[in-house]
Amino acid sequence: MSESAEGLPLADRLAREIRAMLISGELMPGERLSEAAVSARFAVSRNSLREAFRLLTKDGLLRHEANRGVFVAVPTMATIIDIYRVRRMLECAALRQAWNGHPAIRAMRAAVEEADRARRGADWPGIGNANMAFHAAVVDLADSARLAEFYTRIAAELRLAFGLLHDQEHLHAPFVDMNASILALAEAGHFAEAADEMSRYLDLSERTLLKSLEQAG
Amino acid sequence: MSESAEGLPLADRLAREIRAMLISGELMPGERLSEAAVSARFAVSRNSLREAFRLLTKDGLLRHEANRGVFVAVPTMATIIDIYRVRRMLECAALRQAWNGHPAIRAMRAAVEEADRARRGADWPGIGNANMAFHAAVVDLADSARLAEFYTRIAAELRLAFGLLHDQEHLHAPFVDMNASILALAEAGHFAEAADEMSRYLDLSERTLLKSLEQAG
DNA sequence: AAGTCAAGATTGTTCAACAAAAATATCTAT
DNA sequence: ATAGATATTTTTGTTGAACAATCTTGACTT
Repeated sequence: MSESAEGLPLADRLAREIRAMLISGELMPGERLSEAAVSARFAVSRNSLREAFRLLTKDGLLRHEANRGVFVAVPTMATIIDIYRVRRMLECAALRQAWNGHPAIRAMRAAVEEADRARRGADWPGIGNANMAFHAAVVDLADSARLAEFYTRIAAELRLAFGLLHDQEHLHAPFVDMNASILALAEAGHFAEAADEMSRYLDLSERTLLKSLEQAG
Repeated sequence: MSESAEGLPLADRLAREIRAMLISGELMPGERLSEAAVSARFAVSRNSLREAFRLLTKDGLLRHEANRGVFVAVPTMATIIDIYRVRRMLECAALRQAWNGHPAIRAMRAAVEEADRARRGADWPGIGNANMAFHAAVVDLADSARLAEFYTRIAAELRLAFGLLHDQEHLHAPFVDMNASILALAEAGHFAEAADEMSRYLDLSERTLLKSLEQAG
């Protein structure tokens, strides 16, 4: 399904693979990525790898220290707070100016159903993915390619923060129902109320995450 | 004043220089950037230049075609519309949730005064710069590093679009007064009204730009 | 004028090299 | 033994050259 990597420049493919490893927790925050080691791991040249590193650094997923190398970024409380500030602005505004029958609403519904399925199957990563898909779909309501791309960058950074947590299993599950209620409001055309509900969702989610992070830190 | 380029990686410095050339119109939309020519021009290796190209491509300022090279991005009507959609969301929301005495308001005032000075001196590029500074300051009201960085990327893309225009001299001048009135409302603590005024500003600015682009196209 | 095919030029990627900086190990002197 | 100074090793930063793959150009044919 995700064989869409052919023809792209090597640096892009590399960045994609490393990004997946960062999001999945295979690479831990703070970890150092040696050019020699990683380029050997992927069987590519150091030069190509450096191009990929630049991309990921620009995404905020890696951190570049001069003459010392690149490290997996370490999200802090400030990071989380900033990300949620962005989410509040983007997601609430997107909902508030949405219109009836927008294609993104179908995507929202699909994500909610997928999350429900995953929850019934106790598939925690599946819930996380579906949750992310739901909120990306919300941003798509704004009909802006640049906004959507920006949001995926932010979402990746957020998922990196999840890597800091010990048991993130039950972190998404309680929110499936809130997503469903946001969806219901949107489908009924009550976009202002949907935005308000989203605001509550984000407050709650942020607080939960910050608390988990504090305990894990 | 802008000697802040020491110590940074070469690719970053290169990207910054090329970005400046793109914004200043020294490089025109559609133009092809040959790796050999540009790397010779800056006296750097092709490898380093390619890193810089990747950065700028990610910023939307360059366009990468496989096996064909990189070109200066060509903004279209769709680009403008998307950028203004982003601006409306960011700038209006930032104003609406601003608070009295926010440091960014001082920056807004400084930009307005600078624009006024530039207009009196018939310094058109100066007006453009001050105008950009004003709107960046508005976004700073949101207190989000990620949002601010995103906005500078969008602003750079917008300035690239100005490059398509023949006489952009009088494009910013009429808006100096609107900025001043937005500032006045913000300083008086009337943030909702300021946001509404900003919305009108953006509508007008977008329409003006689209029309100019149509005539120049 | 349209199509074919052989140069010619450009990108994509790798490798090897070396200077500069940082990390690590070694050696004092107290 | 410990703190500090020095030498050694490892890494990053950057370059130049090389070569395959691909695109462009231009000559040649029909």
